[in-house]
Amino acid sequence: MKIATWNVNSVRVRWSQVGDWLAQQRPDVLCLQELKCEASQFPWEAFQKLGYSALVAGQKAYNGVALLSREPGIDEEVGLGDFADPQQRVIAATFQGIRVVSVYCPNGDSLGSDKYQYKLTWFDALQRYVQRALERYPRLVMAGDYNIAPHDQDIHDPKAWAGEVLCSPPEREKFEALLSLGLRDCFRQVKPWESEAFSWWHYRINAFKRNLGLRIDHVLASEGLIEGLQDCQIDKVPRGWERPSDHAPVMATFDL
DNA sequence: ATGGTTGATCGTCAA
Repeated sequence: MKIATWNVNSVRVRWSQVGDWLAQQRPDVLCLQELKCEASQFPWEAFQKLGYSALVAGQKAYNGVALLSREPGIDEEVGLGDFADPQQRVIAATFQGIRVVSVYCPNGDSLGSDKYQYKLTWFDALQRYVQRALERYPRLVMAGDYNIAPHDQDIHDPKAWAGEVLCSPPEREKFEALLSLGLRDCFRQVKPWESEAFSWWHYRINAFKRNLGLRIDHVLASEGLIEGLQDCQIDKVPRGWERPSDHAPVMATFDL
């Protein structure tokens, strides 16, 4: 089973690229983030033509998450349950007995900002959500844009980035807390020592060509699934396409 | 040099 994630930065701009990538890679489930549109504007037909069903949590202009899948999902749930959030950042459903969650975690803007505080509070709600979800769904994959580079290894220039948003100690503690619930970072599980492996590059300063990036998009899997993990790859190719998303897709392959 | 890019929406906000 292949489960992938991609922050597409507007699904209305990127639907054709997503379609091309789906046709090439044929993941069983693709978690999308930053749709930047309402469900009524979602390009359902483009994915339907490729044999993919969609579950969509959209909103006007910002955020928005979805699950594309070869087989329809069941038991769809939108949001974090006990945390009322007007921003659409979480959608979950079950595929072939695997609970899959697509997450778009807050960016945080800068340390000390209101958005940074919201990010930390939001991660506390995500922590409670995952704790509950694992009780009900021990076979769980949560994939998306976490907006956190977990270790210095995940940053092109750790000294320049030290203490900045996306890698500040409080953010990293929130990420580690999620792992402490029994989730593993699939990429690090497969490639513990690989450096210079990034999933996001700024549009400015020729960041992609110079590989000035961060690894902030992650596929996390519950412990029961890890023994079946075969591979996890960041596909940099779509980031080099014309008018790309600033994020690359990440895909984990499980032998289940 | 407080610059630089992209997207939603149409004056800024968000990333």
